[in-house]
Amino acid sequence: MFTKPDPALAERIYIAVLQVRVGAVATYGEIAAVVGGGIEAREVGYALGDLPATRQTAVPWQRVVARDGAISTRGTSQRVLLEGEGVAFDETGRVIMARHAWRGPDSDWAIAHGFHTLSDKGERGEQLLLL
DNA sequence: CAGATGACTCCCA
DNA sequence: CTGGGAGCCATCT
Repeated sequence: MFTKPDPALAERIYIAVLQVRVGAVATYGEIAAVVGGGIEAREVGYALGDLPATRQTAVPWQRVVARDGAISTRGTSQRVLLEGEGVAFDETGRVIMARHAWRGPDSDWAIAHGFHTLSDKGERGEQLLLL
């Protein structure tokens, strides 16, 4: 499924995004994995696209980027916001993921709120260890 | 009612 | 490294 998620699911997605700390960036797929429920990266993208303007300052949507660190949103403000948080970009305009990759939500928090951790699914676990 | 259209990712040329 | 197509579906012209 990769359509506009229902309100309840979108809410979980926003909550997951809130776990990404300043200076780190998560991918759409990682957020989808943390939220669980079999959702895919695109649903995360749609949910963020639906984020009301009134909540854009409360939800750090700018910390969610494409798998390769590229920013595919329409506006160019995302990069500016990230740079303001100390996130570095390479010559091709992509976030240096090796340096800013999100490590996933706090394990205790995830368990307490019914979310998954990135290591749960074994996604990118090996790469993260290289940090 | 048919066709276009996505804040994605993977795979192959 | 860049480019295009598939996957898969609710919504909006």
